[in-house]
Amino acid sequence: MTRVTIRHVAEEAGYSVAAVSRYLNKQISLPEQTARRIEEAVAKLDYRPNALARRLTRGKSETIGFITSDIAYPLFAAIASASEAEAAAHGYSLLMFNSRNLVENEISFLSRIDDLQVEGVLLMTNHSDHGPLAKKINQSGNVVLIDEDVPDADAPRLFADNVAGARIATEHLIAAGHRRIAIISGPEALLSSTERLTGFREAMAGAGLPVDEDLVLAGPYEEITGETCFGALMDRPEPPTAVFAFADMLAIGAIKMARKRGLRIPEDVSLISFDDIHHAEVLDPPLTTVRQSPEEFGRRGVNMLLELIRGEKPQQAVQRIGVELISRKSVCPPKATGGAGRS
Amino acid sequence: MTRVTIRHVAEEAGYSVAAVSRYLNKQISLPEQTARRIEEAVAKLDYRPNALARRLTRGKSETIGFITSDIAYPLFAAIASASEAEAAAHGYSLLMFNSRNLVENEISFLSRIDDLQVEGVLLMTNHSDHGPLAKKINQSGNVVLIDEDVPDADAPRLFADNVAGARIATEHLIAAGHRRIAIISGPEALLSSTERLTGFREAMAGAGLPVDEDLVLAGPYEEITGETCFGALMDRPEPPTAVFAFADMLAIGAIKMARKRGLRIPEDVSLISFDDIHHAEVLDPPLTTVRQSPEEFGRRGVNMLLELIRGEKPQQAVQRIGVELISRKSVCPPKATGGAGRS
DNA sequence: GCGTGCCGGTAAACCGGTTTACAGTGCCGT
DNA sequence: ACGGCACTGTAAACCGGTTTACCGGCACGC
Repeated sequence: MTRVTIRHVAEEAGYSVAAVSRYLNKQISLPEQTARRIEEAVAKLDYRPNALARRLTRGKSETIGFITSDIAYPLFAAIASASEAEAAAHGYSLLMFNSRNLVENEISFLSRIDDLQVEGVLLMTNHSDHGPLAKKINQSGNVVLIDEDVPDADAPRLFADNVAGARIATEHLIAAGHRRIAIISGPEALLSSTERLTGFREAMAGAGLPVDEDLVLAGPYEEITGETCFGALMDRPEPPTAVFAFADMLAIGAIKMARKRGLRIPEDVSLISFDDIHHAEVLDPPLTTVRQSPEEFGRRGVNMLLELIRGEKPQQAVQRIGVELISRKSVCPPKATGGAGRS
Repeated sequence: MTRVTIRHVAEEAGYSVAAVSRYLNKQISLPEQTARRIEEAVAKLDYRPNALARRLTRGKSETIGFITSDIAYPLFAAIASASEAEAAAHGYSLLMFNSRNLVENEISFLSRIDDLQVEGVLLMTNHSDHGPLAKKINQSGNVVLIDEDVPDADAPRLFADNVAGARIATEHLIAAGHRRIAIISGPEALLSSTERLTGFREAMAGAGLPVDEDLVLAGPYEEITGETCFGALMDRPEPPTAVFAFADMLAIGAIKMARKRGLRIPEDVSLISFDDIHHAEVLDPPLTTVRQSPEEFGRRGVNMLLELIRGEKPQQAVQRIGVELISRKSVCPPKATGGAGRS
């Protein structure tokens, strides 16, 4: 049983290949009888055009790529899901790729734009770049940067409103009465880290509060970073009364460490973070966190990419996604200690 | 700037297109000088073969499809991640698709096997089928069923060892002293549900315990099912002392409802479930659950599919993945109540 | 009666590779 | 000197579509 091609259909219907092709692609309208005979032939033979051949001639693959360090990471999985839905709505497929956070991998996947496997890619990198990635992006085109920046790349960007998010989180802590607030940040060179840090500093400055640089720690966006940093923070001679983790993943690490040490959250230390991954609500304690909508990331991201692919209006360089504080149970006023009375 | 094709390379090197193609594909060995000139031309022009064209002639897309109801679901995201890794190791890409648990969507995606977009697909359905899906699978070929069955489909299968898993979970509860054990199951027609139910019944029978049919509830694998079923269970005149949810997602729903009602887990009711999604450990309480390894699902699943694609040895019809009880904090002995003393 | 334009349809080139069939050259043995 | 073979290499068909250029015929306007 061999594949049925458009030539079989043409023969069956008694018309030329070109007629069938053009009719099927609605590039021409034919008299009723002709149309019917073609339709019948298609139905009879169960003809299904070969997508590969069509793409070759059209030069389009109707597929977009999606790069994350690991799609199993909840926030990324959620964005992937939303992206797939939006892409499908536009007739596009999503080709997914885990970079394991390695530039080489990201670069090699980007080459699939060159050889037409994908028409463009949604790139969520998670490390800093010193040139090669930006260079690759610039020569390949059709990339939109999501969630995290790669400097010098000439591409539209879609980021969360990190500074506003960090500001409201910090203000929330301050309103609860905290003065010694610690930070567990992601990698220092990352946009999310630096922006959230400035949001934090702005809020602190706005309240006339000093920031103790000893209390701002950083590391990769992994659970283990949360664990070790939280441990280190609590070992300080004068530990913080609240910690602001820059990702739920980090907060989860912190929770684990708190548990190991018998520290209660929020009674002993308050904890707030960023992302609002799906299960933040059922953690112990339910996490107070800044939500950045994965649905919006996916939806707007693929639309930006599709516009870029179609060569439409030059994209606004960077777009922002709104953030929202989700207040749950991991923050409460600090315990009254020696330092609490100071005005 | 137009694409550089193999003809440009041939011209630049001063050889024919065929020579270049065959050399590049290692189908022929050429004298050193010729080889070098071809290499140089490739390098100079930065030639990159058009994947679409290659696939068209070869009839292979080096891509496999991955269907789940929603990739944002933690277990599925983990399996997707593992599958992508294994596929990439074999030079394959992963095309992902969310079916939103609709047969029509699954069927339409399976058509991509027919038109050569993908060489095969990993299918994780999550509903029962009454024929059409099985029919489509049979006519398309190259499908492997993962995690959940579709009856009458002629395809290799990879499932967790559901009955063993349910048995050890139940035995764990029994060992802790529980006699009234409730079930929150997935959809009744699903393999995972029926198999886990028989594992449960086996364990109960083995311990000489009766099962109260009033205590076995079922619904879709969604949080809300966990919530409502847990609520209903607790409204029984004689509520269970432990509940066994057939998925972590269901357990999470149960936890939410318990919280709403001021019920403590495990002090008031013990809870055990199935999956061991990534954050089961940091839930409140840390969930005791039966682990089915997503890595193994992904790894073995794509290998089975690849063998099927290559037409290798007829696959063993169904393979099983080992399960393991992960004991955490959601199970403890039942409170001493009126019923507790009965032998 | 003749040019014009539209309608219905076709032949053939094309997309960018792979592969088959074959051709020229040089070296070998005899 | 000649047949045969191995070695390099090429022309052309092919994969399965899309698209361009064009053609015959008929209706229409004048």
